[in-house]
Amino acid sequence: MRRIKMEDVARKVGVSAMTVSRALKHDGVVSAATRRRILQVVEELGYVPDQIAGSLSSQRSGFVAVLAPSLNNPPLAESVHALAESLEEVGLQILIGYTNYETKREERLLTELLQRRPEAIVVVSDGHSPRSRRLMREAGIPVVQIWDRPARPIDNVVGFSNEDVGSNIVRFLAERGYRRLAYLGETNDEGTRGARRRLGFVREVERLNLGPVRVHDQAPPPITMLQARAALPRMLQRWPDIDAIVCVSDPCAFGVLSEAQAMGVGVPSQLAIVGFGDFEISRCCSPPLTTVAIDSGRIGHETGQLLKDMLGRSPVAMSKRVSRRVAIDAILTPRGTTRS
Amino acid sequence: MRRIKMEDVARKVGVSAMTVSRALKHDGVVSAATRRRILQVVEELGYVPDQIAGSLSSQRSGFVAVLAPSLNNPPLAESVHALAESLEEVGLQILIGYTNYETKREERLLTELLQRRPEAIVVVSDGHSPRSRRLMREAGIPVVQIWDRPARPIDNVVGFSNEDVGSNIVRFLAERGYRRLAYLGETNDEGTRGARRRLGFVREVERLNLGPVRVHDQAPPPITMLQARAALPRMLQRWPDIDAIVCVSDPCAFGVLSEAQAMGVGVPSQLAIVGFGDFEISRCCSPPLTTVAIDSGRIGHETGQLLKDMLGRSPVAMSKRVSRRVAIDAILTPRGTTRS
DNA sequence: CCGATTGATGTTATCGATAACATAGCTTGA
DNA sequence: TCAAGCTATGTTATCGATAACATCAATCGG
Repeated sequence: MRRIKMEDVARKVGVSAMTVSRALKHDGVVSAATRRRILQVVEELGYVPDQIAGSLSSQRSGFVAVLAPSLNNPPLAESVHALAESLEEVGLQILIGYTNYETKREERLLTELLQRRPEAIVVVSDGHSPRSRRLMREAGIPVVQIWDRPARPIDNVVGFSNEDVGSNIVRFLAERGYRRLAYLGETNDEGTRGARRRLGFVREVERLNLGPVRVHDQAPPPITMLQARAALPRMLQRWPDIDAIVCVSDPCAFGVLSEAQAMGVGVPSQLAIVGFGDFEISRCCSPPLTTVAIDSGRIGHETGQLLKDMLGRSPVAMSKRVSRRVAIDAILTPRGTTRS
Repeated sequence: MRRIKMEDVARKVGVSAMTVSRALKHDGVVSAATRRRILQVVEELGYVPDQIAGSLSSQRSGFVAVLAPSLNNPPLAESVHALAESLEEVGLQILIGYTNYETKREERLLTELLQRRPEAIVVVSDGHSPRSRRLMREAGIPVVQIWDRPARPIDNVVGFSNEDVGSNIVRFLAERGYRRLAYLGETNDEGTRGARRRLGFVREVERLNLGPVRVHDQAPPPITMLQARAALPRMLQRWPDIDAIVCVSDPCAFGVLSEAQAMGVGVPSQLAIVGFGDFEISRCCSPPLTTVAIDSGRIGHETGQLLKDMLGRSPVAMSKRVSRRVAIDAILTPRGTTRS
């Protein structure tokens, strides 16, 4: 039993395949009566259009490629979800590649995804190899880096400066009288967003002359709650006098908080803890975590809107196109793990 | 500047396009020397094969469609991630659709995804409309339902019985002397997995004669930690004498735990709490949550393996193919929120 | 009342790769 | 020594839709 194709529908209705094609896209100029008959026959025969053939012919894949380290991170997952919903309105689908924070993998995924002829690339802005950057730049399609605001963007950006986030947290703590700060993050040499927050931390500690830079890299990203728990005793051993720990993420901060409570270290009386991401847990735990809130849904929506604008209009030559930057707020949100 | 195609490469090397095609797939029989020259020219010209054309010709899309409520749920995200990694080995990519727990959306997504001619469908086994079931059955490709073990499966299954999970928790609590149990879950009439755990709960409470059935449906899925916090006082007001709450998920259970601690309700002395999913939080909080551990990575891997088996072999007629069931363990894991 | 315009539909060529078959040169073994 | 088989490559047809152009009838305005 051969698969039904457009021509089968056309024959049964008594029109040409082209008319069926037009009836199935909403833009086609087909008489109401004809369209009705066509849709009915489509239903009867259970016809499913072959978008692969359609894409080849129209030279539009209907895909947007998304590169993310993983979607095990709820805020990231939410951005992608929101992006998918936004793009759905114009019939674009998402093709996800998981980089696992490895630039080598990102390269490989990129070459694979590009074979699908995506109409745009959205990439969570962790480190990119020169080759990846070249691939993206030469792909001839819009690129959007999200969740950071890189100094030398490839094309469009929807995000905030992770480095500034790191610095701002230090200033925030300094203003509240904390003096001996430490950073708990991930081992990584490939330029993740966490690494840039760490950089901001280090720079600001140095700028404010807050003494030695204390950075503890516990494990490769993402740091789990339990890894963070394990880190606290080691950090206290290395630097017994620290009065604040800046964590790479909320789960990490929650791990530190749990361990501190287990060890009888008072939070925030003896130790301040700051997280990042405004994960659900940060509002719900006790005391609630001081953190940095990012509107992850908005990142997805803005990215979707930006792409719809760029892909919708008449084909503007890439060379003439203007890259856009959408600033997303990163709001330092004092809660219970820092004193006022 | 036209995009480079296979024939451009072929011309430059001085062979036919077919030889280039063969050189680019590892299976082709091409002399080592020719292949080397071809790969070099491919690199020089920056040729990127067009998989859309390839798929149309070979009638193999290289896609597996995945339908999930959302990936904001880390265990689900992990299953999908593991599935993607498993399928990557054979060059299959994943096409995700987010149903948001709405069967109507699932239907729509299904019709859209089927136009991409996926080679298989993986679906998180929440409720499916009759139309969805028909679409899947008639698609002529393997279907895998995951994260549950439905009574009337569509085709293959990789999962565990959510209903049994609900029942087992009740028995577990009853054995430990708990008598007045309540269930905290989601408002839903479309047959989610959570609803089936609730069903198992209800059946077992009735079977064991544990008195009135206490079910509190707080909000549409997924229940957030804060919604769960808000639920506890209401539940205690409705049923002041309950001694255990079975929660639809770990985040939900964590919310209840937090609120109980805030209200001064002793856990597990006055109130037992059971979660589901073995989320990271359940190990890290204090006391750690009694929960049901699911090996979500394994679900992804097993699904990948199953699909590789089915898609790899010579084309077996769908009618002759045997549906498979892979059982995944759901391990009730006693921790600190229930007494022994 | 007729040329111009509009609306609905048909025809043909094409998108870029690959399946299937064809071929030419080379080896091999009885 | 030659038929049979093998290796490496070429040729042709095809996958299923859609863009672009063509056509034909109905409508309309002066």
